[in-house]
Amino acid sequence: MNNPVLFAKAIADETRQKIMQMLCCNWLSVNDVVDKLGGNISQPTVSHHLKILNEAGLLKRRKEGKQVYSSLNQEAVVVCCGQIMTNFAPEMLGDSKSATPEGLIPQLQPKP
Amino acid sequence: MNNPVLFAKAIADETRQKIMQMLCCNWLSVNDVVDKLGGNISQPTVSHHLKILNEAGLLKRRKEGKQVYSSLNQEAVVVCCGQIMTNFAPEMLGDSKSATPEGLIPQLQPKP
DNA sequence: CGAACATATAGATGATTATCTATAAATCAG
DNA sequence: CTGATTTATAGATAATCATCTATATGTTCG
Repeated sequence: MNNPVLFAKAIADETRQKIMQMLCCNWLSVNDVVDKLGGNISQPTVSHHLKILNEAGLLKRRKEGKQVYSSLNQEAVVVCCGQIMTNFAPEMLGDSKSATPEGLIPQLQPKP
Repeated sequence: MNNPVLFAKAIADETRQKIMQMLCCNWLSVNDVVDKLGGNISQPTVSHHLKILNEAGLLKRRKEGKQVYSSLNQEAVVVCCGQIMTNFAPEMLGDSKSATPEGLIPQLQPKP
């Protein structure tokens, strides 16, 4: 699947966005996430959501003993948003075709 | 529904992203979009997709006689992406909490 | 008015998906 | 090795959703 669609599907869920929030500047184990979700969501469901986020390239993961820690890949978020803005807001960006944060985003200009 | 989730759901579909591409710097009628999609998608389905995009605030629309013309609201795309980056990539942005393009995005910095 | 055209709505259907329970697989403590 | 703990997988189910056909609504023109 094409990347902007994959990214959008990955973040198009309330629970997954909550999880992303938790993992934003933190490394948490799967059970940490389950606990932080407050008993509303089962461990297998959390595992499933983490898999979807991971397959979209949005997580950094590291196994440590029994636990698997995850953290949000913030750079991937910026790159995907950059791609979306390149595709769907070209008139609001500079002339660069790049989707990298360095190339794309600083050239943003207010609509004339 | 909360805005970043609504936005993500709206763009989380291949056909809708194709439609967004078409409407990106153009005003097209519903039937124009149907035609440009090459006979793969029926008029009611296109109407449905346009409704979803519109309800997410991503379209500008204007009725002109029998036809309803739509164009992509590029600024809304940038604002929504800015919101997503504020939520999910705070370490890659400056200190501003604003989600507006002017306030948020020019302060993007590469990860140290 | 009535026909033709453009769009929207209603209802049905098949596919995807979010969630659960049960269980397997992997790792560690004793 | 055994039992406890952590995560992943399998299978089921209900909800959501993309799509279609049929039809209604709205608009223009003769």
